[in-house]
Formats: sequence, C-alpha cells, structure tokens
Amino acid sequence: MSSNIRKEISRLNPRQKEAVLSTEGPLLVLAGAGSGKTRVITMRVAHLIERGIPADNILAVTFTNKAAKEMRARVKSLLGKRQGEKPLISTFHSLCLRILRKEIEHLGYRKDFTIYDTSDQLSLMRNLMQDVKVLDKSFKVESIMERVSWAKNGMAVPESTEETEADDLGAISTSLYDRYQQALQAFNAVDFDDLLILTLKLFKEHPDVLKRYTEIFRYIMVDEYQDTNSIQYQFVRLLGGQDMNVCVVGDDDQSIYGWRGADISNILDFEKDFAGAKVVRLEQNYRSMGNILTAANGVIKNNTKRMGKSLWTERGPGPRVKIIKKPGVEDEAKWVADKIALIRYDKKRKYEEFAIIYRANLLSRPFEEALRLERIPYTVIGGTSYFERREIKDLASYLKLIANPSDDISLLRVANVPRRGLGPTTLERLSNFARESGISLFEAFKKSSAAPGIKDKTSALASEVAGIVERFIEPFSKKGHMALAMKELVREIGYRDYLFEVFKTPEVAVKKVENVESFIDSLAQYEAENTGSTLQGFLEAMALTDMEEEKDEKAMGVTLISLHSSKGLEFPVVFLVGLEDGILPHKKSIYMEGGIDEERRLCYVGITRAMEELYLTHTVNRVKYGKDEPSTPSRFIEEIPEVSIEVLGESEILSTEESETKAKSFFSNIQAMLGD
DNA sequence: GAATCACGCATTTTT
DNA sequence: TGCGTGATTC
Repeated sequence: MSSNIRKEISRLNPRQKEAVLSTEGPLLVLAGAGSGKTRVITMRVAHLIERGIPADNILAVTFTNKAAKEMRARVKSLLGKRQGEKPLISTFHSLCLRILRKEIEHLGYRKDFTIYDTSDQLSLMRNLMQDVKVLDKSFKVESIMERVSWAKNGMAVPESTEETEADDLGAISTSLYDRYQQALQAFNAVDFDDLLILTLKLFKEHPDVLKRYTEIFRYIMVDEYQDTNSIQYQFVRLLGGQDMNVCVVGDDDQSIYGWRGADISNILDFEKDFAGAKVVRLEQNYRSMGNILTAANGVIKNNTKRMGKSLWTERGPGPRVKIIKKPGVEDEAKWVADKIALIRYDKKRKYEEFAIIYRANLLSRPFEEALRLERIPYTVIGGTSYFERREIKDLASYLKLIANPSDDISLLRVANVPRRGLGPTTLERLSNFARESGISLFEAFKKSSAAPGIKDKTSALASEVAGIVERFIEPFSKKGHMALAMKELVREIGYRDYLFEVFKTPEVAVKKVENVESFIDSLAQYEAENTGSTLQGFLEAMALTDMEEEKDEKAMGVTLISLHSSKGLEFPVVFLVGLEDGILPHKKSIYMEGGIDEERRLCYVGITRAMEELYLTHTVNRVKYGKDEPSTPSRFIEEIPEVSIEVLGESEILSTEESETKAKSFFSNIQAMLGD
C-alpha cells in the first residue's frame, strides 16, 4: 500500500526529494513559483506517516481554508488505503480556536466566547468612538481599527504615514486600545487577532499547557511561511518544542503582504533563528516557458534582501515576452480584448486559459467594457463585487446573540431589525443604563422599565426583543433542530416582510429572501454533516470559513484578477496590464521602507503566473480620476533582460516574431495549394 | 423614513 | 471621474 508513496517520491527531482525526506530538525524549503510546492508538502506528510509517525503527531498549517482543503484532499489521495490516518491540516486561526476552546480558561476567559469578525470589530470600534466623542470625521474607523490591530500584534507603525496626522491618529488609537479590549472581554468575545495572540499568551504563560501541545504536534509544517507575522513566528517557535521538527515552506520572493503585517525577515532569518536549520531550494519550474522565467529572474534579482534563487526549466524558451505600448487605457483594453479573440481563434484556446492581471481592482473597468463589447465572457475575481450580505449578517447576529447574550454588538445590530421603534436614542439610553448598572445590554433590555428616560411602551419593545432571544435559546440547543428553529425565528421576527419593506425593488428583495433560504440550508447542511453540531460550532464555521467559497472556483471565461489574488494561480496566457510607474510600483509604496522591493515581488508574482505567453502592457496617457495624465513605463520593465522580450509599438498588433511564423505558415499553405 | 445632494476619497485582502 | 457616505430636507 505504501509503495504508492515510494513510487511517487522516486518521481520527484533531487531537491524535492531532499525536502520530502529531511524529516528531522528545522527545515526551510524555499519553493520558487511553480516548483511543485504543494506536491512536496503533501508528500512529506505522507512520507512521515509511511515512516510510522502517527498521523496525530503531524500538523500542517496554512493561511487559507482553500489551501488547507486542497492539501487535505491531496494527502488523502496519496495515502490510498491508509486514509484512516488523518493528520491535522488547518489554518492558523482554526488551530488556535481549537486550542482556545479547550484552554482559554487558563487566561481568565470563558470557554463559550464568540468570535468577532471584521465588521463586528468595526461596529464595536464605532460605538467606542461615539462614547469617547472622538467621532471626528478626520479619522476613519477603519484606520483606527487598523492601528489598534497593529498595536495588538506588537507591530510598529509603518514609517511612511504622513507625520502630521500620524501622531493624532496614534494617540486616539492608543486611547481606544484598552477600551476596545475591555469591551471585547465584557462581551465575551475575541477577534481574529486574539485567536492567535491569546494562544501565544497561553503558551508563554502556561508552560505545562505548551508542553502538552508540543508532545502532540511533533512534526510541524507551515505553508506560505513568508506571510507569517511576528505572532505566528513566535507561535511556530514555541510549538516546535525541543525537537524543532519544523518544516517551513515559502518563497521570500513572493512576500507581498508586508502591508498587513507579514514580516519577510521571518523567512530571511530562519537559518539564524532555528539552530541547525537546513535549507532546500526548489528552483526547477514546471509551469512556465524559458523566456518568462528569464524575465522573472531578471526582475527579482534587483532586490537586495533575499535568499537568492533562480528559476529554470527543462521546457524550451517559448515565445518572447511581449511589451506593448498603447496611447490610452481604452486602446490598451481594446488591444487586449482583440488579442484574446485572435489567440483563441488561432491557437484554439479556451477563454479560461487567459488572465488579465492588474495592480488595483479599479483598473479592471476598461477591460470589462472592452471584453463586453467583443462579447468575450469573463469573470472578475475579488474586489467589492461580492453582494452585500446584510441579510445574512442580520440573522447571524440573532444567532450570535442566542449563543451568547452578552454580545452587545450583535444586540445593537438587531435591536431594531426589523424596525420596531427602538431608535438610536433609545439604544443610547439603554447602553448608558447598562454601563451605569454594570450589566450587559441584554440585561438592560430585560430591565428596561427601570432605565431612565424610557417610556413604558418602549420598554415593552425592548423586553420583547430580549424575550425572543431567550425563547430561542432552548430550540437552538436541541440536537438536529437548528435549521427548524432558524425557520421559526425568521417567521417570528417577520424578516421576509422586513426585507420587502427595506429593499424597494422587488427583484432585490426576492434575491435577499433567497439568500436567507440558502442560509437556512447551509445551517441544515452543517447539521447533517456534523454529528455533534452546535450553534456555536456553526457560527465558528461561518466566521472562519467563507460559506460562499465553494462556488468561486467555477470561474467562467477570461479571468480578471488583482496581482495579490493571483498568487498561487497559473494561466497559459497572461496579460499584465497598466505596467506604469505610480501603478506598479504603486505611488504610495514608493515612500515606504522596502516598498519598492515589495512592489517588485508583486511584479515577479505576476510574471510567474504565465505558462506560455506573457504580455506586458502600458499606456502613454492614463485617465486618473477623470484627468488625463502622461504615464511612464514601469521601472520594472527595464529590468527584464532584453533577450527575453520583444517590444511592440503603439500601432502594431502582431510582433515580428508572430508575423514571421504567420508568414511561414502562409507560404507553406500556398505551396501546399500549388502542389495540389 | 426616504429621497436628494454635496463632499471626499480613490492600493493590495484573509481569517 | 464615479462611488459611497453623511447631512439635509420634506
């Protein structure tokens, strides 16, 4: 049965094999783009199991659910008949949640805490700002929340922020930091940051607990190590224990999340930080043709702080990378659309084989228009296009409240949903009442008749809300009856009518009602799939995994995607568009320390998405916020070795390379015809 | 409470 | 330029 794995391993290249077989001690696998990284990780897991390591002692950590899911599937198929062996493959956040659910009482928290997602965080912060009366328009809740998050993660404020307001923003953020954290505790809630921070705290303050986990997770693997922040780094170190059988896999050249806390020095300093570490470089690329790799290597070698790596391939050089200059954005977009139509016809490619990749989502517009004009199907990935799921949030807040009545933020959210006459003034008064009496808002709702300034009628409404919540606690705790309870809840609060009342256009309202239905369905599905299903469990799954993720895979037509989201994907034909100074590198990054380097990595990520053909486009004039402004080609274009590129002028459609092959085939066709 | 207007803002994104 | 937000008005 395990010969299957051995056979698979024998097919690996020498470097890959080394990475798979080096199981003891710290190991850094520098996995270049397209070097078969996932293959190596999954095979390493399989190999450990085959070697007799109990699956329970193996942990693989990823950043996204998608990555975890894929890895699980691949390990499963590798293990063949030994599928009963299930190593833990999880995201950082789910792993920490798992640990906290068991251990958080060591830190003085309650076990049944609620998880606050980004929008909960923002509502909470908004409330706090109102309390402190810093509802100064000059500061966005988002920027304050961002600062607080940095502080929580022990991160220094980035150098570049404009000095003047930086101090004020900093001061306000620090003043809100404590209040925010206290509020979370009072609401029996933790945010995404806390999941990691508290677990780290737990390990630091309770060596006995840490010891238990180091004894369980004897072999650890971390994917996308270049994206780890300081907390995650410390977490990995601690969990590594004495043995330090820690294998981190990543690519410093693809570190593009510095702006949200990822610390590239984690991977750069790995050898120094983990004594006796071994480094394996995966440089053979199985994705791209030679010229594309030459271009990628040429660009990235201009970064100074890096481990050093050069991609190569056994495939031929392939066509050269084309550089296209167009007068304006419409010309650029039209050219790309035309080119796609042409290549599709000439080379019998599917639309799905093309991608248009840009630095910022707002650059997608002209391309969407050009594609629509030519009737070319496309899918835009990411951006704000995801529909506003207000209805889901509303209902989820009810559920959160039922699971945890101390959750003031959720109560505030649903108090007047559907509208029942509990306006801002009433909520303000009840909040004050709660604060002064040292009780939760929920308790205040129940005792609202005692609150100052609340009329009897209003008080009745408030206690009715509390009543609904209380009445549903029991039905939701009954095994296998949650979906039913949910339906009942929707009916009881008259949520459908509310949706039709709020959304004027019936089509929109119908859509919303459908979303509600599918939300109930997903709850039913959750119940069906999980034997020990609980409301808390469902809410967790909801917070930690995107319920909609399943359907984004069936992207149809040409893919339009940002550079960031394109990481990890590949396409036969890639158009990297808007390659101009100010866009890539982005003008805001220019003044940030290490900003240009990160932009260069972004460019590298873009280039390495292409398998066969790569087109880099830029314009002479670009419309920016309505105004036409002259643009300069990206400095990164100059860094591409000339041997690998061919520059097309403003009016050319075909490169000389392409004209030549076209001419050749034209002549051979003529000859064939004459021969007949 | 809804409709309208003026204003300001405008990378990148996952859990 | 175009969108989303918050204020203003009926």
